[in-house]
Amino acid sequence: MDDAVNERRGPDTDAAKLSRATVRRLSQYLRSLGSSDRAGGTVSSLDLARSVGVSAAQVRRDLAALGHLGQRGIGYDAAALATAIRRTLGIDRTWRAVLVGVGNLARALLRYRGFHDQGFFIVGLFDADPAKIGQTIDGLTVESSASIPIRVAELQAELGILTVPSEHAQPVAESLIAGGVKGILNFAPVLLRTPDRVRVVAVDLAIQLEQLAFRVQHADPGPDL
Amino acid sequence: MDDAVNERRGPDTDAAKLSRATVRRLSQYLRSLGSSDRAGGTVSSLDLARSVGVSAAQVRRDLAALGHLGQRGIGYDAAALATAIRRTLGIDRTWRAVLVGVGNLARALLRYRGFHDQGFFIVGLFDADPAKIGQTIDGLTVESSASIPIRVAELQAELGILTVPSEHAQPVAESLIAGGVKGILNFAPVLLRTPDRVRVVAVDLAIQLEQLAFRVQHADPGPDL
DNA sequence: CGTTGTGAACTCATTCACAGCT
DNA sequence: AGCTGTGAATGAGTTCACAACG
Repeated sequence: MDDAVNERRGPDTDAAKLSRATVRRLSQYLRSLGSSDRAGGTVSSLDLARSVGVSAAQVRRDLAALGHLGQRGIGYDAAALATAIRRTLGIDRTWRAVLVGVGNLARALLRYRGFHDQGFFIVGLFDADPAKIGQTIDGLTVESSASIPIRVAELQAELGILTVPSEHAQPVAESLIAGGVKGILNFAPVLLRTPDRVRVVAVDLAIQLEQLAFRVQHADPGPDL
Repeated sequence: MDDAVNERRGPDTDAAKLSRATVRRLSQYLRSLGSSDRAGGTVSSLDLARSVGVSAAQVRRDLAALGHLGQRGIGYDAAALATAIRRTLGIDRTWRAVLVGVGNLARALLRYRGFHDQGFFIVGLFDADPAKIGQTIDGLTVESSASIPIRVAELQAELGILTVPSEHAQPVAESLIAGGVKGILNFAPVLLRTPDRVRVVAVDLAIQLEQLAFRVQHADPGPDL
C-alpha cells in the first residue's frame, strides 16, 4: 500500500475492490461537493460527513481508498476530489442509455436533471404500445420494442433503463442484451436473469415504501437515508 | 429462544431487532410469494432464494427471525408466511400518504399499482406552483404547499412522499412534520434534517445510475440486484 | 428421505484512537 | 493547532455444516 500514485491515469487505485456501500457513499460525497461549491477549495472529512450523514472516520476510510487525496492538517481539495471520485465511479465520460417503457416514470427520468448533469444521455425510447410508437418526447421518437436489438446496437447504447410492467421485463432485458447493452437499471419488481457480463441495478419503489412503514412502525433508530 | 410462540399477536417476535438488510429482503420474499401464487401452498427456502437471488441459508436465517414458520422436511406455508412478513413489515394495515411536488415522478407514483397493492394510499397532493394548484389528478385536487401543515393533519396522513426540487425539500419536510407525518420518502438528492422520531428513506435515482456505471466500468462480479 | 433452524466460523464494514504530516 | 491515514478493535452480516424433526 505504499505505491507512489503519481500517474494521472495509473493503475486505477484498484477501484474494483471498493465495497458496494463505499461506492454508494462516493456518489453522495460527489453530490455534496457539487452543490456546496466551496469557494475556498478544501473540504474536511467532517464537512462531508455532516452533509451526507455518516461518520468522519467513514469518510476518511472511503476516500483513502481512492489514493492519497487529502492533506493532513488541511483537508481535501474539493475540485481534485470530485475529479477523483468521478473517475473512480466511471462517470468522467458520457454514457449512452436507452429507455424502454414510455410511461410517467420514463418521462420523469427523461427530464431528470441529475442524469445529464452526471453525463448520462438518453439516446433512444422504446415501447410495445402501437399508440405510443411515433410520438416524440423531448426530441426523441418512440420506436417499437421489436426494433430494440438492432437500434440499440446502432445507437451504441451501453445502458438500458427498464420501466416496463413486470411481465415484460425479462424478455425486454434479453433484447437489450442482444443489442449489446452492458448494464440495466431495472424498475420492474422482478429479478432479471442475465449473463454474468451484464450488470443489473434494481430499484423497487414499493419496497422503499415498505422499508419506511417498517421503520415508522417500530420507531427504529439508526441513521437516516 | 424456546418461548412457545402461540399468540396470534404476541410480543411481535422482537421485529425491531431485524437488520436493515433483512427487512429489505423480507419485502422481496413477499413480492415473490405474491407473484408466483403457488397452489400447493408451500415454498422452500431454496425456492425463495432462487427467485430473489440470495442463498438458501440467508432465507432461512431471515425467516427464522420471524418465528417458527417452517416445517422441517416440508417448507413454509406460503400464505402464512406472507401474513407473517406483512405483519412484521407493518403492512398488515393501510397507510395514508401525501405527495408533495406534482411532476412526472409524482404522476408515476400515483399510478403505480405496487403502492395500493401493499396498502399505501395517496390521500393528498400538494405543489407550490399556482398553475398546478386546483388541477385534478386521479381524483385528487392539487392543493397549495402553504396548506400542508393543516391539511396533512386533517387528512390524517402518516407518511409524506417528497418529489420536489432539492432546494425545497428541507422546508417542505418541515411542514409535513408540522402536520404530523411520521415518515418521509425523499426523492430529492439532499440529506433531510429531521427530529429523531421522524423516519426518512431516501431514493436517489442518479446515484443508482452511477452505481450501474461503476459496475459496468469495472465489470464488478457479485450478485445482481 | 427432504428441509428447517442454528451454533460456529468466517467475511465484510465500521468505529476507535492515535501517529504522522502540514 | 488541525486534519488525514490507518492499524487494531469491534460489530454486523453471511455462509457453513449439521443436528433435529416431520
